[in-house]
Amino acid sequence: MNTLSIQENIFKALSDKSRLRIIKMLQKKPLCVCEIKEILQLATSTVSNHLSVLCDAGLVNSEKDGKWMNYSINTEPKNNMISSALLYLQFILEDDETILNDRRIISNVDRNVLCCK
Amino acid sequence: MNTLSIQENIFKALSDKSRLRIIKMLQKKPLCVCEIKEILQLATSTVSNHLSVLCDAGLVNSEKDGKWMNYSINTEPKNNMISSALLYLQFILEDDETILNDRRIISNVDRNVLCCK
DNA sequence: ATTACGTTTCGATAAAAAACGAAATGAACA
DNA sequence: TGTTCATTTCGTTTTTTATCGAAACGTAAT
Repeated sequence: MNTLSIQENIFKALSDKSRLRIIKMLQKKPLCVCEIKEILQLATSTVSNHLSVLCDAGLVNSEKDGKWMNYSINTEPKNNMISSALLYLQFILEDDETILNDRRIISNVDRNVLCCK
Repeated sequence: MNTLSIQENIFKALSDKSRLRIIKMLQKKPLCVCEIKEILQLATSTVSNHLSVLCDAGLVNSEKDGKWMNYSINTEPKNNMISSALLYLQFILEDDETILNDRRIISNVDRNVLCCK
């Protein structure tokens, strides 16, 4: 795996609207699959796949939390390409309407209410 | 066209190995289709398509030059997302072996020799 | 004018990615 | 121990993307 492939992988992970929205949400707080599913309005399995793409690229981490799985921005990137991508991602799309709206929702929502059904 | 779509488009343009190589070559000097074709070892039409993806994303410009078309890094980006992406691209992959090799070849090659056949 | 040649467009094919529902997994809890 | 429930995996379908060769285009040179 050369650096070109790693970098390609990072950009591939970021080349999807849903995954960009996920990243920008995770910058605010860790989230579980069902919270993200509610906001993106996608099937659970689709969200799970998006998250595994982001994890594979090294941008996101997962951690068990009770019956949930918490996904969060990777705070200990394995290499420089990932850290600089994550830094870059902090500055983009901060004023985007979709991103602002997603963040508005996640800050006003309780996991226990949103997920159980 | 909202900012999220524009940003998605930029990342999509960068999510392909060949297009990353093209960008990193153009950072050294403007190139025509047939020069790039020789280095990437792809069909002319494929290279032309890659270049139009990069142009559509606003990362690259084209300009007629005699019988050739010169492609170059866009020096007057329409918006902030494009400029910051281009700035970011200046710092990544500088030590990648493939990129270094591509650049070695393009600096030692004459268009008139390479393209005519 | 006619030819030559770099580039683009078109049509087709193959490969990759996104999406879904259903089934499997696995940990928490009753 | 058995049930619940969030998540993952699997199989399938649809959409998108990468690739090519051939044909069309347009400009330079002959």
